[in-house]
Amino acid sequence: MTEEITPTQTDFIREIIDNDLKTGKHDRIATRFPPEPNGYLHIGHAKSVCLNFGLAAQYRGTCNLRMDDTDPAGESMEFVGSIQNDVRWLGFDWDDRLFYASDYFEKLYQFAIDLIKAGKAYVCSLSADEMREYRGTLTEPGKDSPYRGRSIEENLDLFSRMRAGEFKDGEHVLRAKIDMASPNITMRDPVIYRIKRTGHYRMADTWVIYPMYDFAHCLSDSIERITHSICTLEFENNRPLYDWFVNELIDGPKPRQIEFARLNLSYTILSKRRLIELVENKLVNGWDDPRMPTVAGMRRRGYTARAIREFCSRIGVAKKDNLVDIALLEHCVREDLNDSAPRAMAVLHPLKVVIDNYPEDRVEEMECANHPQKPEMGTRSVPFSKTIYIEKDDFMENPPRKYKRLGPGREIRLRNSYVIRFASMVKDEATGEVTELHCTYDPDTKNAAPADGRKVDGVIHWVSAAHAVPATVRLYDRLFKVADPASVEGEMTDLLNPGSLEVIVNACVEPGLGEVAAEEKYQFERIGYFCCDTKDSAPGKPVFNRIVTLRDSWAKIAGK
RNA sequence: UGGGGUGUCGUCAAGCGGUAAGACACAGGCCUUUGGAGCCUGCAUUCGGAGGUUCGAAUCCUCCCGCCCCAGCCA
Repeated sequence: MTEEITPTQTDFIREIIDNDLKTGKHDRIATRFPPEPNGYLHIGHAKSVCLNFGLAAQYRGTCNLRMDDTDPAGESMEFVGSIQNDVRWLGFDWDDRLFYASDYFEKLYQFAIDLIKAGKAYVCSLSADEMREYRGTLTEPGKDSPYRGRSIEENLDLFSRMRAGEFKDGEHVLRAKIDMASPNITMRDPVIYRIKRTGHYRMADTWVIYPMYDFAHCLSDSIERITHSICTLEFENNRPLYDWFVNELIDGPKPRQIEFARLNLSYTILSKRRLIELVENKLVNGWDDPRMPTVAGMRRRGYTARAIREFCSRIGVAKKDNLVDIALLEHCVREDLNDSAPRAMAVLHPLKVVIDNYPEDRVEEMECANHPQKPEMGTRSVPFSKTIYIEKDDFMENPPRKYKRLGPGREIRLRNSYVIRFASMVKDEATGEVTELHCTYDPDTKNAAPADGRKVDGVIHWVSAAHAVPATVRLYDRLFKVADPASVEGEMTDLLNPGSLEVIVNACVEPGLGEVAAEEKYQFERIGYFCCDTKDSAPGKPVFNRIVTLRDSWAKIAGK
């Protein structure tokens, strides 16, 4: 497992860690993955999960799972559960180190008091609007709050009364006393506590004041004795503040913040705000809708954890803004599935084929390898009879030169079965559409090459008409944006285009697929990879989701 | 016009003064019971630009340019 999840290449973070180990700054490595439980994890989070847990595994250190739940709005136990579930599914284990920032509220409160006593924090009674004005702009310095000079005693009194609930939301805040003229706006007396009467999903109404991210995060890291606190690039401006709190309040070894570039995926929405919007407006069927870029959605869609880990390993870790081609993710999924998915036959758009010289009532059981290169995956038996269905696309009346399938005068192999030769076709008189084919089979070609050495024109899949099981196949694709993700700022409807829509196909599959287990994945020969979606499946009529569809409609729509 | 980052193939990404890895994508070929697969081949005389240092620069210096982040009592 360790080798599997640990990239072999060295990135800048590993260099920092190697150096910290070499110089003796640390003798162990401790990281953490700190999501806020206000939504489901998506592929962007997966990058962070793989990085943090992967680093810990590589250095035989630890990685904590910490809920960064310092803002009660939007947080819930459902999300805590889904996050644990998804991290575990991705293949990582935090042992007994599941923590909550909310469990540190009392400690954090004491740290705030320490800061006040040191004269480094004060209660500010400016309104939000006033505070914004006092903060200055990007190019102009801010000015001191009129409350900046309050005595330590008064601050202590006010802060304890804030906690006691004596004030309304927004009436006061606690601020760090740093430098209102700092060119780094983050350092201009940042708010560290605010009054918020939204009940907390775990702490109920125990607290009415909540610490801000900048205050809580670095101190939570310190409490957990994290050595390397890895976060995304947008927190670079916050690092001086991270260090400021740690230096003011923590003795001994100090955690170090390291930033890396978050993942951007082509045609994919990875903004939590947007995803929440999609779910709340019911534009999708929940966080685990297979069209969603969430871990849960991808899982239901049939992606494997291994493929996602491989993807995260291949994209690398750097500080440059990036836009990774979704084709790489899909490649990783296909690569894993090609290796692991059992093969099965299905026909999405059936074309009836009658084998004229095959006995009327005969049924043969064809032994089919479940995997062409893995005999250990066993075989299955698939019934073959006089009337079969093949995929419409596998026949062309006037095929081009390179078409490797059936056509007039052609001979192809039915996969796992006989070689058949075209005899005649039946057309709908009105539309001219071919509705039925007649062929003849060569009895000597069952799992054997033609004796005379002639080459066939291709290999196609099939199902016996009398034995096939009806199935629902959903061809819908992942949610995606037509435009470059970085530039999409339009209405939500812009995010949903025809490629995102669900297309239901009433297909037929080989009988063995009538009852398939949860989340099983198959390669339907010549059609692609499908995952049985047990959430909507009924026994006897499975529902399959298409797994990788780079070449489907959306790609055309997107102009690829 | 403040501060913090970052610029190497279409997209990620190695490279850390000795003469541009790899992957995806793409193109061509082979194969025809892994076929939305496999195999083979091709794909940066050049590293945002211009100067400079050096026997030698993507790597060091100078200036310039582009892009991203920061003015939530969000994280």
